[in-house]
Amino acid sequence: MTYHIFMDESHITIKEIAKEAHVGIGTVSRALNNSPNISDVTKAKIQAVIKAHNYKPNAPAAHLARKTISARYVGLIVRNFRIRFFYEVFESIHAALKKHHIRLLILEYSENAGTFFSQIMELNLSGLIFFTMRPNRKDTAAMRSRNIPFILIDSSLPHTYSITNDNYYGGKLAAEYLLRNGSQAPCYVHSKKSNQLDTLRYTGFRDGLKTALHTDGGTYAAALDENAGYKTGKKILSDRTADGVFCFSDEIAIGVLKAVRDAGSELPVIGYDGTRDTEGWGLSTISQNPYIIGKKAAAHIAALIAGSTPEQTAPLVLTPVLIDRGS
Amino acid sequence: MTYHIFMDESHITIKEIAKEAHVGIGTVSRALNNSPNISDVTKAKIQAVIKAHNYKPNAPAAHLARKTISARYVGLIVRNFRIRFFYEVFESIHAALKKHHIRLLILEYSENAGTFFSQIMELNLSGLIFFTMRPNRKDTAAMRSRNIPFILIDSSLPHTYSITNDNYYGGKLAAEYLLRNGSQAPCYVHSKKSNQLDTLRYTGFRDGLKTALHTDGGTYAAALDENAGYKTGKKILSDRTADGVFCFSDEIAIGVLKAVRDAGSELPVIGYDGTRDTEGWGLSTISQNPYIIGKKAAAHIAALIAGSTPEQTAPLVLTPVLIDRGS
DNA sequence: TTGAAAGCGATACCAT
DNA sequence: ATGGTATCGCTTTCAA
Repeated sequence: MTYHIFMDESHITIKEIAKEAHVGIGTVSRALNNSPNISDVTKAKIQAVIKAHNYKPNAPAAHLARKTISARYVGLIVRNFRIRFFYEVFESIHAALKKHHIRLLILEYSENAGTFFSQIMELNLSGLIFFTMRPNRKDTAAMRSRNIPFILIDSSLPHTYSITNDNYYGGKLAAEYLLRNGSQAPCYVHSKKSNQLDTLRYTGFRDGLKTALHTDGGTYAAALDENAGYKTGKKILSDRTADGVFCFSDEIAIGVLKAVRDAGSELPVIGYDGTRDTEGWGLSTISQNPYIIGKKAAAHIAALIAGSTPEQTAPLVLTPVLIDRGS
Repeated sequence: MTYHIFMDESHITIKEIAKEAHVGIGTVSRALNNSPNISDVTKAKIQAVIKAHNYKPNAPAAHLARKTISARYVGLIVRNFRIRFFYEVFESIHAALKKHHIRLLILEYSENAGTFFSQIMELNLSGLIFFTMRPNRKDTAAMRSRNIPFILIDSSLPHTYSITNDNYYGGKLAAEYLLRNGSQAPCYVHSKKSNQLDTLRYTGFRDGLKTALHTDGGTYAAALDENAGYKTGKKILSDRTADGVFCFSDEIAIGVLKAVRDAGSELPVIGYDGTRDTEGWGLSTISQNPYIIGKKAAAHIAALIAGSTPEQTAPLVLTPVLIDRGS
């Protein structure tokens, strides 16, 4: 379902305004742009007509005529705004892009309304960064054919620069952490929507346990928020089969930890991402470094926009680290 | 310092591409848009030329010719991305605007490079929401003359709809909280950059203390982040003049609380905003409701964009509430 | 399948 | 200070 808004629905142009105000179109343009070369009375007259018709100038037409742009924009695309780590990466990319005089804006990806790309084309972006997701075939084709550069964070696609972290290794770190804390049968809480990251983390986790594992703590699945984590935590506690919990994300882990503490339990819990608020909760986590991600992403997209070939074109894989807070 | 990028620097158009590829401009357009009415060979030929010249189609020109837009965008503007509460309001507005089929994007305000508005005009936004700041005179004039609606959150301007919370009352609540917890000489930590919100909170705080206050706990000032809060907390502890702390924001308060806990002190601390991560820290705070803010902001801007007159045009003042976590 | 020509709605220049 | 005109770069229609 696309919401195409046709311009001709009550579509007034500068011409109509000029006629109605009994002036030339050049004069209307001057009123629009607060030009000094216009008398206050004519300006007021024109503005009245503008208000009356709720006229809005057509920005694309203005830009075409102006032939100069005053800023470059890169869009950072995410599928779900509730992922906290996203904001930390966002801040980091934003700061790094600033040095290149490129501005960043964030957008949510939505496939339902036609192609995403056709929607954002209107924004006239110079480049795109996809976070934790990849564009579909159509959007990829559209970007390629229009020569709009894009890169990926935490996902991958052939012939596309990407920055990921070693999720398999991160899963292993989590396993080691729980084992060190005495778990004999740790469980894993999947992301409800399965994805490649989740699979890798889980595989690493399983492999990390393999040598030492006695019993299977099982798996659960939760949506990517605290409430879902809390409910899952309650379930884990009542099931009594697991003696340690590794969660796909910090949001889930915080929810689980809350449930654990509410029950007065000491069940070890560890999350993934290393968002800021894990500190307050005293939650151990497998941490990614948003600063490095942002720096690398900014440098790469800036190079692509400039038309130069970046030195490194192979995907970049960063190594996550354990933050042990004793949770 | 404006970074005007003139289009004519290595400015290739569809015409050049057409000539070089020995085809008509219509055919190039078909290649750009993945049209079915083009043979694979000519498409490939054209794409080669496009790659060779790093040609990028001019989006404004395309839109002008297309005469149809597929999505409306509203920009949410903030001066400083490090304010955590901003993200919660953002999520809330985003969700509410979705119902109106309006998409939200976030942007940082920067006055340094000419007028902000001239920069974002290229994005062709249907409306703007300013968070915790107000546009300057020039930008205001530009938006008004181009008939682009805008509203404010947590600031105010004549003839402009705004949503604020009762900062004076919030300050009073904080005073009462500290007094209830035995403070006799509480201090206030200002925002380093003074602003209207800060003044109101402080005034309410002072008035709340007035009847009961014995000694003046003094005031401090900190930048809007945890580190600054931490340093300020250390200073408060070493000064030993205050026996309770009210902070302008949760970020500062979290920093202060960390310092207090690191020192093994029991000094009462309270923040402002009610960001999610205050829960993890067990920090008491004066809480605003991002859900309500988002709902109201979305409804109002949507009405303005639609050209209808919203029912309520007077500024909306919400009442903050105390969240007591015993900090 | 392809080429040529007619707009799209502003801006800016040149007269007046 | 104001009006008219050429023009911006693309999409789209109409012929071929």
